Amino acid sequence: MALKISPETYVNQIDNSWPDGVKKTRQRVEIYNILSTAKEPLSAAEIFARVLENNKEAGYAFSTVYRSLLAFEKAGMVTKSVLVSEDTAVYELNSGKIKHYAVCLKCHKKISLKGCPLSNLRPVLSTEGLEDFMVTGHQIEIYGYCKNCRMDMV
Amino acid sequence: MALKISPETYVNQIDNSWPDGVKKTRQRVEIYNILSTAKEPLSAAEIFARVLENNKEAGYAFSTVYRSLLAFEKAGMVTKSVLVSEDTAVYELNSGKIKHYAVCLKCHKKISLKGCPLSNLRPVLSTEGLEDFMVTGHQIEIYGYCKNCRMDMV
DNA sequence: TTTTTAAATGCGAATGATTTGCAGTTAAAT
DNA sequence: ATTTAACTGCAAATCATTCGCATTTAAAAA
Repeated sequence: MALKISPETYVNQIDNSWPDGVKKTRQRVEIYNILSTAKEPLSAAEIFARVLENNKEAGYAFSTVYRSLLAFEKAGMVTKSVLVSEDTAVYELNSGKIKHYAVCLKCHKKISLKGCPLSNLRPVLSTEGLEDFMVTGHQIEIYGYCKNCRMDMV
Repeated sequence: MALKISPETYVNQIDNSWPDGVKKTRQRVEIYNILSTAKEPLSAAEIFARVLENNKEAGYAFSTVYRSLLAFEKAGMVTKSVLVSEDTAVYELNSGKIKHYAVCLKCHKKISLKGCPLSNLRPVLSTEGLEDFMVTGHQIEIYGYCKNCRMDMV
């Protein structure tokens, strides 16, 4: 059962990881909290849906979600990625850890891979033409069908 | 200097790799040829631009490019992928070989990786929760800045 | 070769995700 | 408390991609 935490408490909890230069607004704090409790990377639409649940009457703009995510991303607080098997971008808190997923093509469930199969990038980059390429990131995605969906397929 | 080859010759050249069940039209042959001479995977827009160069007056629909690519993809003739660093899908002939790229975030140049760093997928899939996951494919993308763009950055 | 027919095309309109312009708030610096 | 740059809501604009439908065409059948 989930604890009830006041907005003020939330704000305090995230004080440490909130980057300078990003204005801390009610909307952004809420988006941050949604991301921090998410078990999967979320799309802007999924985030907005959760926002609306908490703001049944208050006005709230979809564009604010996008703009906040962009601000978070620029500040290095959030990672955006586009999975092959989906047509929307997903966002997750940049924990510096998990980054890669196995994605079910049917139910779209995302299972995070423990660790990174490319942790030793050097050998990969020995490819000719890549000698002077400055690597800033990489993504690995494995797709197929999860246990449940395999069963559904009969 | 490029050789001049008649359309008829083109058609003959690709007779072997053209899959059954895919009607061979002037438009599709042209798209196929564009893909087969491309050095990078191309977006639908890039393909369409090249089509227009060859068809300065003849009518040609953007949607035909999409529909042809979809038909090719279904027939296993073409591979579609969405790169993290781009917002459009790119297509390439399914040679059964190269599939992974290093992408420059600035000029969008794509450098194909020789071989696949995940050729031994098994160890990766030992992740808990993935035991019963049926893998049908994967994608690896490395991004950063290519030699030229690094220089431009001063 | 002519006929037949399912599949492909052109065209424009529809969709869905994401972005943007602008006028009205608001966080946070003074 | 005042000021101001940054943020928000809202609606309209974009951009990639898909779809409906009437017309055309490749290729199967006669």
